[in-house]
Amino acid sequence: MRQDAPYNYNIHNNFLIVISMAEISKQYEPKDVQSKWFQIWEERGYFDANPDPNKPPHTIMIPLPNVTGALHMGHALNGTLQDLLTRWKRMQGYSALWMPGTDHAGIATQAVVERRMLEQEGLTRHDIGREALVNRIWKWKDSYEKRILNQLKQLGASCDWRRTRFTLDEVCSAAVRKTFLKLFRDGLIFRGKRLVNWDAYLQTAVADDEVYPEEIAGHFWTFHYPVVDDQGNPTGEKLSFSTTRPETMLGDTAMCVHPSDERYTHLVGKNVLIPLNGRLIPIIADALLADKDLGTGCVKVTPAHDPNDYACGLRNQLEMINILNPDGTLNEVCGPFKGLDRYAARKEVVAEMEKLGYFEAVEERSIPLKHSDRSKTPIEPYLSDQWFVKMDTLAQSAMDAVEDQRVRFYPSRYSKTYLDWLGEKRDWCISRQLWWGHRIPIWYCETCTEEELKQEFAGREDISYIHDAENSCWLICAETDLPADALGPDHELRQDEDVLDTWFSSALWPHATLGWPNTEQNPPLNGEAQESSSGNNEVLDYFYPGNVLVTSRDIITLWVARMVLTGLYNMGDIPFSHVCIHPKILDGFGRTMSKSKGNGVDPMDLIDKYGTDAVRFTLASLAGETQDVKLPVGYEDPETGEVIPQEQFHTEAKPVDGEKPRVKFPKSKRELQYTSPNFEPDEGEPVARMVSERFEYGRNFCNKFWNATRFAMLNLEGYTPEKIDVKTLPLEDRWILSRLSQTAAEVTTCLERYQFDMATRTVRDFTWNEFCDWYLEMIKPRLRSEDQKAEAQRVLVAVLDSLLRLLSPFVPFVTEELWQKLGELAPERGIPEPKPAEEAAMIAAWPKLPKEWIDTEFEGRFERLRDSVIAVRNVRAVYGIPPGTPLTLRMRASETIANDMNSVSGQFENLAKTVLEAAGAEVTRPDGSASFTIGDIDGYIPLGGVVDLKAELERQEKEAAKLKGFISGHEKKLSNDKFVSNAPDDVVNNVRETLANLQSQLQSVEEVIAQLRKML
RNA sequence: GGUCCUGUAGCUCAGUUGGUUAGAGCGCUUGCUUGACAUGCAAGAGGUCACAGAUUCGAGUUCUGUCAGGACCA
Repeated sequence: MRQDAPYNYNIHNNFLIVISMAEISKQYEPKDVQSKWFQIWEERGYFDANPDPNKPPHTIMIPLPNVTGALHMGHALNGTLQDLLTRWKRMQGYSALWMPGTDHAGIATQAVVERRMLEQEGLTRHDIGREALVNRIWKWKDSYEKRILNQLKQLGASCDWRRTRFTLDEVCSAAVRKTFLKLFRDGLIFRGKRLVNWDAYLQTAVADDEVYPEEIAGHFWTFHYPVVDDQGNPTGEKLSFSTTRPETMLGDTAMCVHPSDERYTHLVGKNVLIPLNGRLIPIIADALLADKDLGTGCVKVTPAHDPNDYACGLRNQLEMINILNPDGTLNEVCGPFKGLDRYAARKEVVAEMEKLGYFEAVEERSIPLKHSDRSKTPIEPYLSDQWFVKMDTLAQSAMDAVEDQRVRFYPSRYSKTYLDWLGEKRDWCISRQLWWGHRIPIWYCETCTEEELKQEFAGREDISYIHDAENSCWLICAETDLPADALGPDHELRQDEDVLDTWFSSALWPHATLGWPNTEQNPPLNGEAQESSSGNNEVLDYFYPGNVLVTSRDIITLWVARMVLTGLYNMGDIPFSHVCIHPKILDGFGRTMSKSKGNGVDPMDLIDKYGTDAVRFTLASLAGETQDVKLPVGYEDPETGEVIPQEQFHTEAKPVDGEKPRVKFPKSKRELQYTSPNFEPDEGEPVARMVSERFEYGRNFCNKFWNATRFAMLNLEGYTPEKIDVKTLPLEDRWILSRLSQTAAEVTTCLERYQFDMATRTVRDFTWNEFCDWYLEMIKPRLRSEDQKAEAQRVLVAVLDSLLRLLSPFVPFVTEELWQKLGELAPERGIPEPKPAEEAAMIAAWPKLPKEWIDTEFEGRFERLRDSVIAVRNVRAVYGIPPGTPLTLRMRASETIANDMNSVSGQFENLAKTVLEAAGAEVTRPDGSASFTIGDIDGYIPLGGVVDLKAELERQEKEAAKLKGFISGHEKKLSNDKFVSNAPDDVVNNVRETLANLQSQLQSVEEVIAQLRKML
C-alpha cells in the first residue's frame, strides 16, 4: 500500500478497497453513471413487476405517448413524476408496475406520413393504396416508438419494459375487438348521420380538438330569394340574406326568421324559390337560429353544411341535402355546378345569381374559419354516416365513480371538468375515415336473409348481427375477421372501410395491457406467451385496478373519462383510484411548448447538458398544484457557451431572400443560425441550441449532494459499525436525527398527496441548508479527533444512508453511484443497530424513522447556537473583519442557557473563528464592543480599537427602530379589547409572550445605545 | 357566451384549517482560491401580496366586483 497519498481504506469482502481523492471527482459527472446504472438495474430485473402474494401491488399506466414524434418537455415532466412515484412505492415494498407503451394516434400519424410522402415524393395515399400506406406508417411507427422508448429510458424510467405495449398490437387489438362486439351486442353501438368536420384534403372527418380557428380574408355577399304563393307564383315580396359561402345555396332547405320578428311573421309557412335550381323551400320561424337584430333578420338554412343549421334542421325536421363529394367538389345534386371545386363553384354561383338579378351587395371581410390541424386546410361541415357509442348509461357510470369518490382527482377541482363534460352525455362518434388504425369489425351483407345468418353463425359467441332497415342490409359484427364468402359464394361480405377513433383503443389501455379479455393466461412478456399455473390471468387479477393515473389536464375528457367508463363496462371496476393532474410546460411567453411553435426544448438536449438527475429534480420542483410552469428558454452558442434569452420574434422569423435568420450573441459578436419550424438551418453551419438555465437548480443540487457524500467518504477511515444509543449523542447529532426523522415523514406525506414541488423543496432544504451547511460543518472537529471519530462516523453514515434513500426516487443515478461507493466503505450501517445495506439504492427500503428522534428541545438548543453564530458572522461582515481574524465573544444569558452555550463553546471556534470567553447572567458589555441581541441572549464582541463607534451606534439604532415597530404592533393588538376577548387564548398568550421578549430585547439594545452615546 | 385557473421580490415560483412586520431559487451588492463542493462559502439589499369593497378582533389566505393574462367547453 502506498503511504504518500491521503488514502482512506477499508477491508470489505476480503479485498482491500482504496478510496482516494482522485477516485471521487470534485464534480458529479452524470454521463457514465447514467448509462452504467440503468443497464445494471435492468439486467438485475429491478424494473420487473410480477404478481407477488407477499407484496401489495402498485400500478401506474403510462399516458401512452403517440408515435407521431419524439417526446418533449411535457412528456419529460409526466415521465419524471410517474417514475418518482413508482420508485418510491417500490422502495416502500410494493410490487410496483409502471406499464410502458405507445399509441398509434390514428389521424396524427397518418397525416404526418402522408405529408412527408407528398413533400418528398409527390405521392398521395390514393396513388399508393391502403396496404402500401399502412406499411409506410408501420415503418414510421417502428422508428419513433424506438426513439420514444429510448427517450424514456434516458430519463431513468423504471418501467417494466418486458410489458411494453402498442395500441395496435395483438394484445390491444383483442381487447378492441372484444369490447366492440360486447357494445354491439348490448345495443350500445349504432350507425347514424352526423355533421362532421370534414378535411377535404385528407378526405376524412377530424375531431373537434383537431380543428383550430383562423381568420382569413373573405367576402360577405347579400342576395335575396323571391317569396312565392301556394301555386308557386312570385308574390312580389323577397327575403334578403347574407352568406360567406354562396355555393351552399344549392343545399338550402329552408329560410329562417325569428318568431317575434313582425316584419316577417305573415310570411312564415309560405315558400321561397331558390333561383339557382328552382327548388321551393319553406319559410320557418326558429328563435335559436335567427337573430332579429343581425343583418336582415333572415338566414338561409343549409342543414347538411353548417352546425347551427344542422341543429335547426333537426328541430324543424328539415330535409338535409348534401352537396359535396368527399374531395370537396360539388356532387350530382348541384346540376350544372356538378364536379366543380367548392371555391370555383362559389364564383359561378355568385355570377349566376347576379345574372338572374338576385344579387344585392358584397363586402370584403375577415372571416373566422375552422382549419384542420392535420392538413392546415379549411374544414367543411359535412353530413356523413358514422358509428357511435351510446353514452347515456356508460357516461352515468363514469360520473358516479367520481361522485362517490371511488375515483379522486388531485387537485380536486378537476373533477368538475370531468363531470361537466360527461354530463352532456353526447354520443361518442367512433368512426374515422382513415387507413391507419383498428378497422371497424363490421361486415355488410345486402343479399342474405336472417335464416341464413342463423344457420351459419348458430352458437357463435364471437359474432352478432342486426338488420339495418334504412340501408336494407345486415350488419355483422365479428371478433375475428370474416372472409368475404363466410356466408357462402352467393353472398359477398364487405367490411366497413373506416377505422376506430384512436381513443377507443386507448380507453381500454388500463385493462388491455394486462391481457384482458384473456382471463386464463398471463399477458406475454417480451412478446413471448406466458402460461398461468392457476388458470387465471394472475397479472390482470393482481395489478387491476390500478392506483394512479398521472397526466395533464387537456385529456381529462378525451381519455380519462373514457378509461373509467370502459373499465367499469369491461371489468366492472374503475381503472385507477387517483388521477394526478400536473402542470403544463409553457415557454417564457406563456405559450404551450411545442415543436410546431419552435419554442420547444428537447429533453435529451437538457439531459445531455445538465444530466438526467438534474432535469428530473428541477422538473419535480416545478410540479405544483396551482400553476402551469413557465420555462423561459434561451439560445446557446455551442462554442462559447454564451446564452441569450429567446425573444418572441425568434420563433416567428422567416428567411428573407434566402437568408436564414440568426441569433446575435452580443459578447462574442457571433451570429448563429438556429432551429425553427419555419426553416431548417443550412448544412454545415454552426447552430445555436436551445437551453433553459432553470435546470442549473437541479444540477447544482446534485453536485452539492455528491460533494457532501464525497466529504463523508473521505472521512471514513477506520469506520466500524456499532450499536448507538441516541440519548448519549451530542447536540448536533440529536438535532440532525430529529430533523431527518421529520424530513422523511414530511417527504412521504407530500408524495402521498402528489405535492411534488413541496416534496422536492423539503428534501433539498434539509440536504443543503441543514445537513451540508450546519451538520457537516459541526462534526468536522470530531472527525479529526481520534477518540470522537468513531461515533461521529457512525452517525454520519447512518444519516447519509437515509438521505440516499430519500433522494433516490428523485435523483436515482447519483444516489445509486454514491450508495455503491458508500457500500464499499460502510457496508453495515444504521441507528440504533447497524445492518447490512441493501445491494442497491433503488431497491432499498424507504426510510420510516423513529418518531422519538424528533426532539424540539434539541432543535431549540441548536437554533440558539445557530442564530448566535450567524450574529457573530454578521458582525464580522459589517466590520469587514477578515474570516481568519480570531474574535472573542461574551454572552449574557440565564444560567441554563449560558451552561448550554458553554457546553458547545467549541462550535463558536469551529463555525465563526470566535472564542466564547464568558457566558452567564452577570456578563456585562465591555467598552468598544459590537453587540447583538437574539431572543434571550445578548452577545458582545470586544473589538478594541477596531470598533467604529458611530457606525455601531447607527447599527444599534436601526435594530432598535425595528424592534419598536414590532412592539407597537403587538401593543396595539393587546390594547384592543375585542382581540383579547375574541381571539383564542393561545394566540393572545403568544402575542403577550412575544411582546415581553421583544421588550427585553429592546431594553438590551437601548442599554448599548446609551453606552455608545456616552463614549461618543 | 359558459366553466375553471392565474396575478406575491428584477425573473421563476412557494405560502396547509385566517393568527408575530411574507419565503425559496436565480439574478443583484459586498467579502472569501476556509482541507467536500466557485455547479461553492459567508453576509446583505430587494415586496402597499393586481385594484376596489365586504366579512372578521385580525385577510396574501374567505366573499363580491373591476382590471389583466391563460385554459377548456359551446
